Amino acid sequence: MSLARLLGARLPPDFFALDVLALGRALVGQVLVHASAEGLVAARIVETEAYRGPEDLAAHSAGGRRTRRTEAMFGPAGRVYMFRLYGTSWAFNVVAGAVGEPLAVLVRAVEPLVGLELMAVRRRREPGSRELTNGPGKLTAALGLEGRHYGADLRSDELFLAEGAPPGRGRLGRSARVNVDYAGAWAARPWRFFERGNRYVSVRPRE
DNA sequence: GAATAGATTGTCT
DNA sequence: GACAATCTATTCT
Repeated sequence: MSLARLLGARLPPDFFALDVLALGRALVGQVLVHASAEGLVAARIVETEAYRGPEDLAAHSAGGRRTRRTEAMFGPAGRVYMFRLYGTSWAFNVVAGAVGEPLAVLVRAVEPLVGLELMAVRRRREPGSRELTNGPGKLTAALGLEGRHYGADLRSDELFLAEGAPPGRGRLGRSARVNVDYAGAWAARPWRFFERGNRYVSVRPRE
């Protein structure tokens, strides 16, 4: 079976021209593909969070904060925003909105599809373990995503999104975002999207 | 499965 | 110098 057949068609550029909340929802079920020198890996997105600066106080771009770190959030939709978490992990985000709007969708969990052995080596876990990709820092390690992907175009041959299978009827869940308590009332907004019942979803959601 | 403590480093104030 | 959109191991139920 060809790779294209296995993964589905590549998502078209206009897929990213959605409001950041709609994009957060639409990304659940899509497939992220990374072809690196180490090998090819692909995984289905099962959990996301939308961040909507400048008004969203949970976003790094809150208040329009534009620094070396947040610059990619202000770029065109369909680019990558990478940032470092607590020193040791990377987080992967899909930029949304028009140039100048600091919007992004954080990918919090994925379900491994291709390259389980490589992911297992990178994560030092068993190939069948949910620990492979059930968190934002874990999935970037498993997929080989790092700082060098900052600002990357998601239509490249190395890193792109392919059409996957959306959650079945009634299986798309929403909840508050994780670990953004510092954001006051914004922390309570149901801007986290996930596939109900999927074992790779990270922190157990409270719907 | 759930709760907890400790690790760890680039970025910004 | 403080903080952070977390991870890991450990210690319970």
